[in-house]
Amino acid sequence: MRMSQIYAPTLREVPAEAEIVSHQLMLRAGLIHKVAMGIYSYMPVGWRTMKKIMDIIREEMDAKGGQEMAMPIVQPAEMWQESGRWWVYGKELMRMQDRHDRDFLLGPTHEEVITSHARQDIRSYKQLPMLPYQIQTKFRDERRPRFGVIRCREFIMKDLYSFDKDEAGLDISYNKMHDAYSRIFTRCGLDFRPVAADSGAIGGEGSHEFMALSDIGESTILFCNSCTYAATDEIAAVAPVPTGLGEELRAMEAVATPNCTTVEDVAKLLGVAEDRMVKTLCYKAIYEDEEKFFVVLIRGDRQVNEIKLQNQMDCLEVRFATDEEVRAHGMEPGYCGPVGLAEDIFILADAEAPLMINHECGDGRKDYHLINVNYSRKDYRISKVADIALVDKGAACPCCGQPLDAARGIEVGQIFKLHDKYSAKLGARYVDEAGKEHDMIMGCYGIGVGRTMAAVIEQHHDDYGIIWPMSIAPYEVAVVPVNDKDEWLMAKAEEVYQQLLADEIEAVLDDRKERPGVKFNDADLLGFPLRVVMGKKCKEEGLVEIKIRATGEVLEVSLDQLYIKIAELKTSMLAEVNPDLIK
RNA sequence: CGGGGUGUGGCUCAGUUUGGUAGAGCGCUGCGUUCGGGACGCAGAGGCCGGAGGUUCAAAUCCUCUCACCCCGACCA
Repeated sequence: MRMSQIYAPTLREVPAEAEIVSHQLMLRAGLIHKVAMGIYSYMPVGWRTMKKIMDIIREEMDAKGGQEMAMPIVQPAEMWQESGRWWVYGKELMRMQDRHDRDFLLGPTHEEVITSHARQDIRSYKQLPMLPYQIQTKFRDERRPRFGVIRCREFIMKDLYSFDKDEAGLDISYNKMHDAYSRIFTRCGLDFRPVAADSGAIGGEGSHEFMALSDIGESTILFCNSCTYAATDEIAAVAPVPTGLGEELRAMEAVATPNCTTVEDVAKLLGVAEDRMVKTLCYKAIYEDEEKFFVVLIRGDRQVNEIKLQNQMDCLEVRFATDEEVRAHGMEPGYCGPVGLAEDIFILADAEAPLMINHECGDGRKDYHLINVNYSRKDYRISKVADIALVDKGAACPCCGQPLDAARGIEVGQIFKLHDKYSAKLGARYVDEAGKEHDMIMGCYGIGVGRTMAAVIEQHHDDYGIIWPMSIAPYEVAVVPVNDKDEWLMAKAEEVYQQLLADEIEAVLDDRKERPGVKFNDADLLGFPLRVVMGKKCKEEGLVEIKIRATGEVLEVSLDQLYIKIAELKTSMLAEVNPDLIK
């Protein structure tokens, strides 16, 4: 490709809408254009990188027995009604009607479609396992799209679905995908970590997220440097550290705490440490057709993890109860406590709370709190004990007890064990060796392709622009003749360019009538891994420069050696991200 | 969905308080001088100021309504 013709509208200034580096650079380098909120076009240069990422994904999926197919973006409502998600997916599901007023939707994911195919086409255990996948556009009507292509409404996702006979088969498929994902993100040059994750709206038990480490990431992950434990903050387990152990149980008493409605206020007034307090929070658990009031007990200095709450209550969503709802259950907002609560109120306690000795808590009455409260003495009742706390950096690792470390991550992929969640609802069954019918056991596995590209930029850039890994660079080499008035030099550059193409090197020739600085800056912005600079020395001594974008290193080579050197560099730079050579 | 903010040439923004014939820089076109890290000069093109109503002799500017986009939060891949 010639730079004079390339469709890459580079910008000198940063568009006002872009907040994070990858978004800014993608816009400045002309890789994407925004069409509407959260909806983007991939421009030719950006699309080259997208295609390279998709090709890597295809190779690794195919290597594990995956079979590529293509499912429709527009899907009929009926199959979503069968799975039940038509009613629970919420506003993110883009619904629409055709001319006959029939309900359709834009696919945010494809479990329903693939499962409905499987129930027709897969009858026998002999056909299993089956691993169909596609790379295709998804639509999720996000509340707040942001960060450019990282959190957008229309996006390209690779989604593979595994169908197995049984749990053992699912484990094998799941592990295959875990391995494939590690290889894919390695080949893309990402610094990433697989972490245990919540399975969210898609459902099922058992899930890992693949996190590209980055400070702008929207997820927090916790990991142990002493063992292999790693999880998102949504599910990371908290080892209980009760306080007051060994103390004698003291008599419970009420103390006046006027106008103290927060843990902080009460701690200050009574001179009690926050970790000696139990806070009582009132929630509503929201189910498909009802709401349930419940109470949460947790150590005063801890935060509640609402994802864990949802999982414990097995509900769609939780929300704070309103002041009226709290009063309706006999408590004063700001002074809630578990002692003497009505029998019909569900009390969910964090694992730590019932172990604490002589703790403080709300009295239930306005302007009073209780001190020296003890569950071990049956001062109050608990319906269920579970880990519902939010983990912080430094908390004890649930595996080995060492302090956990925290980092931010961009979720570039997630793998789920779905078990029979969809096959049971949609009736996808097969017949086993004994002629007996079973539900197929499923898994689903997604990669955000655009998000992967943005994450790579987020990890590989400098003040001048993008630094593409060789494996996914839109072009591998830029040939830059320094003086466009020198006909000999321009002809020589053309010759070099043609030879590189003949050697199957993806090259661009900067044949523009621009000053060298402009060419250098654009090459840096677009992030070509290698740059061949041809100047005075080329004409006089037959020498050209190869500059390595990532390191800034400059090699001076003769024209004869150029092609060999470029081939060598390409090979070694690909080796840097080759999973077979790294370990 | 709550809170805040912004809409003026392709991009970044000034002008709005205090109404009076639409500006700058970058980019774009042409000519010339330059030519190893975003050059300079000269000459140009390009905007009914997001949209609709209203007030006024007069509206980018004031009022009302609307739309779009951005940020923070609640939520989700």
